[in-house]
Amino acid sequence: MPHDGPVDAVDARILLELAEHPRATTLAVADRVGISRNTAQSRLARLERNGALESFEHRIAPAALGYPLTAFITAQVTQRLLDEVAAALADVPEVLQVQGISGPVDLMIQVVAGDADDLYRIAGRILAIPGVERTNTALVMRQLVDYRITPLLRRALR
Amino acid sequence: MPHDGPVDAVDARILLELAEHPRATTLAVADRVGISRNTAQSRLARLERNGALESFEHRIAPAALGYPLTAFITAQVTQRLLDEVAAALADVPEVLQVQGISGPVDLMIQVVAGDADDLYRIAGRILAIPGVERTNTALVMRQLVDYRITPLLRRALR
DNA sequence: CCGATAATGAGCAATCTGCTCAATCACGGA
DNA sequence: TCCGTGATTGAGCAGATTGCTCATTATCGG
Repeated sequence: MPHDGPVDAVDARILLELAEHPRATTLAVADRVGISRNTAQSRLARLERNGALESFEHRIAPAALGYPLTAFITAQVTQRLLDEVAAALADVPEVLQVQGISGPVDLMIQVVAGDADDLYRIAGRILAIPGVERTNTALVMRQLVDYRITPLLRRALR
Repeated sequence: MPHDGPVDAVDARILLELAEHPRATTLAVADRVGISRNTAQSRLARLERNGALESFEHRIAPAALGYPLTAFITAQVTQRLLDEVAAALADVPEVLQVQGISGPVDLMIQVVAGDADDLYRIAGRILAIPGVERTNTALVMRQLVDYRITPLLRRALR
């Protein structure tokens, strides 16, 4: 059972409104939620201060940049060299995100590539990083559920 | 070698500007890139039409909602039931994203949870979905490289 | 019952947006 | 070389939004 976060029901409604209508102005959100503009403004400011809302970010589709392929590369690394490996991974432009995970595999690396050869090259480059012992590449074939946060927000309203 | 996407160098500079300064106005972007406001406006409109730029979205931190834990759950499913499984996963609020991947495991499921017990419960719920044969949960311990797109944009400038 | 905090309504200057229009520029085909 | 299409530019304008301040009112806990 998730403990209450620092957001209350009103905050959740604000966030839900923003999640569903990203271009909505502060005024529109205030109207929709049923609070005054000033309240909406101060709450939004607080949410940003808290880090709950990362102002707005512009999500850019890698496919539009010429990288239609996405893959998860898991890697086993020499634990002692974890930070060095992370730094080396950060130098690979096609690496979008790296997470340290529990279990037999140490790293979850999200990469994009222009085509299969490109992906093979990138996987090779990662494997060549000192400290990387083994890698395993899983190509993303299909988005079955697109990234979303609204179900969590809806639940916070109850 | 990635083939050229539908974005040219100017588009890339616009996107880079937006990625680095998400709150920048159209005017500010135009100035920074060195193009007129009209050009910036029409290019931005085109990028949105193309789907390269998803207008703006508000990224909300699950941790602020009371879900500090993130995990990757991989699952093997009965291939024939893939769509049904996906639909069932979409009904789980804590499931943020589901991708069909190549390899011995069929699904990559990103979930968030309030605590370890919560995660255990969610994993159980997923395993109980008809068609899900096996699951494996990997807890995200640390963000080593935060999601980013700027390196790809910088490369597109050359 | 009182006090601190939050919410509200009002107002204001500055800015941004969406849109239109006409002129100029760049580039490839005839 | 000339022409035409599409992109770019500068200008302008009405309307909306933003960030901010102020005073007043509500709300909730001690």
